Amino acid sequence: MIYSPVTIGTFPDMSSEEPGLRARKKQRTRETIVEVAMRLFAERGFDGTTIADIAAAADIAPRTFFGYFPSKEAVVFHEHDELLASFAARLQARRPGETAFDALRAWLLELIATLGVDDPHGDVRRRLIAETPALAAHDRANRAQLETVLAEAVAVDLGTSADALAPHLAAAAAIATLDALDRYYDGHAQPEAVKGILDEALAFLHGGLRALPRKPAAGARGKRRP
Amino acid sequence: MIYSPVTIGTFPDMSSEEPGLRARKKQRTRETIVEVAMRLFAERGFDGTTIADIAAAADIAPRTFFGYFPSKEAVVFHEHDELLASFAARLQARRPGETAFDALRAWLLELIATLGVDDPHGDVRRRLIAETPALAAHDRANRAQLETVLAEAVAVDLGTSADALAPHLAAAAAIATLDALDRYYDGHAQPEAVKGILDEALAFLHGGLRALPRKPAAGARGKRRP
DNA sequence: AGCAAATATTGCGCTCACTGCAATTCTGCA
DNA sequence: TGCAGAATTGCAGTGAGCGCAATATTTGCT
Repeated sequence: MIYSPVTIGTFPDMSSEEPGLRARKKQRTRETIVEVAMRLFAERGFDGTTIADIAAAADIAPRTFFGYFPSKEAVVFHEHDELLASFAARLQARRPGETAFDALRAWLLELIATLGVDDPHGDVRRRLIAETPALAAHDRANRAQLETVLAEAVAVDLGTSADALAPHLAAAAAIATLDALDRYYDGHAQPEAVKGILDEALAFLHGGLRALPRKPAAGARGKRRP
Repeated sequence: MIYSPVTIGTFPDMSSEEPGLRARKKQRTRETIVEVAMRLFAERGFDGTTIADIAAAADIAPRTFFGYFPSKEAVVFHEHDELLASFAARLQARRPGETAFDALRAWLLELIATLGVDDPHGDVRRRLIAETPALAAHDRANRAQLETVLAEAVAVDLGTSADALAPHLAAAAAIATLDALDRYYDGHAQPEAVKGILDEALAFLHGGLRALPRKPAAGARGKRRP
C-alpha cells in the first residue's frame, strides 16, 4: 500500500537511447491514467473515485491499472520515484565543500523553477493530501524517504555514522521545511518567499533556535537572516 | 483509517467518579482485544492476522471489533490518544520559564520510567512497526500529532505565530528524537543512554549543528555536551 | 421488582482495494 | 511470416470496513 515498485512484468527500457514503440505506448498509457485519475479525483474526491472509474475513463481493464501503479494513492504521487532519485543524485554530485543542505537548497530552487511550468497537478495534489488522510500518510512516507537519503549525506558531512542522532535531527528539520514550502506555495510560485523560508531554515539548522529572530510575528515569510 | 475516535455509541463515562458496570465491562473487553490481538500479531504477524481471528480469540462478533477500534492498526497504538493528551497536558502545565523542550524531556523521562514497568507490548509493537508498512505509516501519523502540539507550545515560547517556520522545524527535529529513542531502546530501558540522546537533541535544537561535537563516531549514544 | 429508555452487540449484505493465476492478445524481431 | 517474450485481461478470491436493522443488555426510575 506504500511500496513503490511496480510488479507486473518488467518496466520497459526508458534508460537506453531508443524508447521503442512498446515503451512509448506504455508511457502514454501511464500518462493517460494519471491525467484521467487526477481529473476524477479533482471532481469527485479521492475516496469518491474507484479504480473501476479510473480504468473506464482511461480505457483499460481494471486489472491493468495495477500493472502501472501499485495502489490508488501511488497515482497521486506518480513523480515521487523520480524526485527521490533526482535528489539522491544531486546529493551524490555535490562539489567538495558544498554541504548537503546547500545541495537541498539548490535542488529545491531548481525543482520549483521547473515545476512552475511543468506540474499541472500540484494544486489538486495539495488539496487532496489536505483532505484525505490516506494521502497524507503516503505523503509522509515519501518525505521519510527523502529524509533518509538526506540524513545519510548529512552524516557524511558531519563525519558521523549514518544512524547517529545529529544527522537525523537535522534532516528531519530540513524536510519539515517542505511542509512550510507547501503551505506557502499555494499555487503561485514565489521564488522570493521560497528563498526566505529556505534561508530561515538553514539558519536554524546551522545555529539552532539561538540563531533565529525572536519575534518574526506572523507567518513564515521570513526576512532572511544569515 | 487513521482517525482516532470510536464511533459506535457513546463511550462510557470514565470521567466521573463511578465507572459503573457498563464502563468496566467495556474496558475489560477492550483490554482483552488488545491482549489477544497483540499475541496473534506476535505469532502470525500483522498481515497474517484477520479481524475475524481477533474477534474469535476475544470472543466477540467481528462486527463488534469496530465498536472498540476504528481499524486493525489502531489496536497496535491503543495508548496513543492517552499519550497525546498527557503530553498536551504536560505542555499546558509547565511552570513559567520552563520551555516546551524542557517539558518534552521531562515528560519522556517520566514516560519511560513508567513504561519500563507497564508496557508489555513495546517490543512487539516496535517489531511490527519495523516490518509492516501500514503500521509505520500509522506511527508517523501519530508522531505528526505530537509534533503539532509541540510546535504550538514552541511557538508560544518563541513568541511567533503557531504556523511560523521555526517552531515547526524545531518540533520536527525534537520529534525525530523519538525515532532514535525507539531505535536505541531495544526493550531494556537505559535511562543513561536516554538522557544522553535527549541532551544531544536539546543541544542541537538550541545551538544547531554548530553546537554538536564534530566526530561522535558511531551510534547516537552521545556523551552529552551542553 | 419491574419497566422503559439508553446503549451495546450482533448479523447481514454490501463496496472496494488488491492479488494470483491462467488465458489471450499484442509487439518486436529474425 | 512466424515465434518468443511481454502486456492485457477476466475470473475468482481475500479481507477491511461500513450502514442498517434486529436483538440483547444495562441503567435509571418508580
